[in-house]
Amino acid sequence: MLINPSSSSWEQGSTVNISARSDTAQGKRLLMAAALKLAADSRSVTSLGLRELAREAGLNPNTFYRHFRNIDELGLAIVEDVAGQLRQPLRALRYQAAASVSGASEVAPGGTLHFERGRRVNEETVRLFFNFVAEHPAAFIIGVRELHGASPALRQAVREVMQGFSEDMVEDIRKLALLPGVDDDTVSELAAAVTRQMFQMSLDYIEATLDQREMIIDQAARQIFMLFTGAMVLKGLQPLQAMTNPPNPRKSPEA
Amino acid sequence: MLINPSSSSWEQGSTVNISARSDTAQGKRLLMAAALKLAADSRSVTSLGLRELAREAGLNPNTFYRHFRNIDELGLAIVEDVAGQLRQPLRALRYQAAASVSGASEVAPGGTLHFERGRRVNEETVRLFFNFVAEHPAAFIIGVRELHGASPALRQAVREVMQGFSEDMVEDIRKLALLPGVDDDTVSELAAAVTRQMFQMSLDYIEATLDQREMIIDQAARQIFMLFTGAMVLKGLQPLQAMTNPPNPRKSPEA
DNA sequence: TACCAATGTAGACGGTTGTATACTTGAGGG
DNA sequence: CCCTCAAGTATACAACCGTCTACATTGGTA
Repeated sequence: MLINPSSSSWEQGSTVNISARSDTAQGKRLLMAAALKLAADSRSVTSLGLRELAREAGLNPNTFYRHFRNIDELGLAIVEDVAGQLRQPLRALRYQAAASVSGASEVAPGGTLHFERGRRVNEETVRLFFNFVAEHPAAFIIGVRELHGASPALRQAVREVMQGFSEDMVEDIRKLALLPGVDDDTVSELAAAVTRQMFQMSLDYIEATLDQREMIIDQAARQIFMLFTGAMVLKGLQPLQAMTNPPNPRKSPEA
Repeated sequence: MLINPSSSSWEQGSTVNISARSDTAQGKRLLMAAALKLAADSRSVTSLGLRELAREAGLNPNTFYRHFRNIDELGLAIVEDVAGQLRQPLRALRYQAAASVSGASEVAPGGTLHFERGRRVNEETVRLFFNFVAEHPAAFIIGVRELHGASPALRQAVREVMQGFSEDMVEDIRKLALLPGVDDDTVSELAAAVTRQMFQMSLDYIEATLDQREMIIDQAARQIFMLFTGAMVLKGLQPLQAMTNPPNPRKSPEA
């Protein structure tokens, strides 16, 4: 009904459309696309009206029943469809980041190579991720929204999708050797936490202005890097005794 | 309408009621309580029907207009009220945790005192926090839900509340010396991240079974501790060179 | 005592919703 | 060629919704 004041720019541009596979009836696709649009910039999927959907899709209200039983079923179809479209591109981001960094890291072949490489791969991945978010706002908006939404079925579905993303991340972290010496369980735990955090921050990113966005990228990269650093430190316990006495008069060689 | 399979135990027990302040009209309180109940175990606040609210509260539908203009206004009142009830108890948790740990830490006055104390304060705080969550499920359910919900006004309100909690946390971290040597900006950033993460996990905790809950506590405490450890390590840069060459043949004195 | 503002109730309105039943269309296969 | 089935349409109905206007009850207060 009324236009809210925060309608800066992101509400119109839903670049993610429903997959135009030829074996899916067009009415079904139209309804899913309508739901994606309405849910992204107004309410939650569960609260969408059946007739409202049909109106937006330009169809007769009863056409809905030809393809779905509930609105939940519509929501599940959307989540499944969108997740299928996002999964591989999200993996590709990490390899792209790793490639771009390892290409540039030849300038510093010193002792702190692994450390600095990890930091830069991390930051570049975060930057690419948020770029990706900005190109597919609707997908992330409804994903995060339904993750905590009212429908248990949708919650579960989104949770499973995010777990899939997290497992991809675990595999990539191992293949790219971003967390050397950290056991698999801990890596899984970290990936799940990072996935959650990134999805949550993606909403902030979408709503943010251009300069705020740069801050969000920095902040996210820093947090993830702190988390990874902590994990590595707590595995190899060497530096422990160096940090347990913080007011240490003997300064490190940096000073 | 239909009972979802995940209706294990949490849906009935909304221990958080609306503050029974004598200067608030009872109709207003009844409506807020009804909204809290309905929103916690079925839909989002924004999608609540005006008549539905009145029915649940046992009032005439028009009574709503005596106290609120929109449903959003109702939601804002609830968020404000609940936040006011939670703020001080949440702070008290940390001091309670610190007291219980420092009382027990006299047995180990060795060199790794700060480190171990921080770990135990952290874990105890997390445990008390989740206990608190389990006692006030409705508050956290609607908090997290509306944080990503469809209403911009409610999103903003919840965001501000969480920022308040985060600022409390910063102050307590400083007073309890849980992150020695870390600058204020970084502490703020960490507190915001931890607050987000804890709120998000609170929903998992509420829905979890008893043994799953223990796992969630461990996991949350571990993640926060990794984050804090990483922050401290990246400040005092001493242990850096010890971890940048992970496949180091020269073992540290622990082996 | 008379007024007044706050609170709650009663009834009615036009519009929207979900859903059931019945009809039309078009493409494919025997 | 006809039969069938999937996809989409038309109409209708009962229930519910938000909101308007008008009225009743209270407690304080001038």
